[in-house]
Amino acid sequence: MDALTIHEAAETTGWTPRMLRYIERIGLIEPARSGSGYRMYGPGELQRLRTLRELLAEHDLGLGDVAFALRMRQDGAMQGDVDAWLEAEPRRPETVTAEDWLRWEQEKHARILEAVNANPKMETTA
Amino acid sequence: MDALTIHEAAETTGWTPRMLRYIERIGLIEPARSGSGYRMYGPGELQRLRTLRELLAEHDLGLGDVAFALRMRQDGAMQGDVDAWLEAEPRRPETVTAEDWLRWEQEKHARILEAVNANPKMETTA
DNA sequence: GAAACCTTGACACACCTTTGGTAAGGTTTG
DNA sequence: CAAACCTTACCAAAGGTGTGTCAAGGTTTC
Repeated sequence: MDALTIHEAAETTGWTPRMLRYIERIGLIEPARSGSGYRMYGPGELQRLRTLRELLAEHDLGLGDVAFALRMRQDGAMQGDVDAWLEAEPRRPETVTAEDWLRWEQEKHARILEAVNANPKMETTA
Repeated sequence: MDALTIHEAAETTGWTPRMLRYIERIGLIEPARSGSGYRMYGPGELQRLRTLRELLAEHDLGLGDVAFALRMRQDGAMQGDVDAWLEAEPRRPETVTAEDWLRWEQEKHARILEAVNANPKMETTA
């Protein structure tokens, strides 16, 4: 079988066992558990741990930042409220209709897609 | 004219002058300045300051969280990288095509619109 | 059954964030 | 021109984050 224990996973990903437990606690990567409670890191988790390090380094983020982004994604109401508040900021055409706004939001995805394609890290846990 | 000084703005929004300067420093609300450098808070800023307090209280957020969300919105590359990393998490149909992903992302906007409509706070700085 | 793992929980420490206060100096206004 | 504002720049304290280490105890394996 191809699942590593916490020390082995730490070894191959550059984290410490301590940090792997911390990363789990804040909800970012939750490995499966063996019958007796041992954490089992599969290839998917290992890959995610490595890309997580790249992500943090590349944009100077903290684990808490990524955890917050995750929380936003999981709480649609919060996501909506935060987006609505931020939306009101930039100088944009005066009266913004809901349609304008939705179109503007959707255009964002072209930008995201572009960023993702320029960045062939997206492995989607084979 | 209808622009308040920092103490007056603090008074009517429930923040302290100290916090208004802090909120400005982290990039959330940057009032205009008078010729001699005094901060001038207009009706738009006052409204945003009030809704900001609601936003934080409602979802138990910190100012840093909102500042991070703003940073994501302004840095498309970072937004894309973070989204791509988070995207790989949930158990979703195996091989995800770019089209699947884009469709799934766009459906998110239905949820956001819903949240916004259920929440008539969106004044978009008249 | 002993060695070498794993678990959770606690204490600890360095750093950053958030918030207040205060000081030295410019501006506005009665 | 003095009172009452404003500005920036510090010092400080309370709390949160990221990380290490240790202890008490369960599991695996030889």
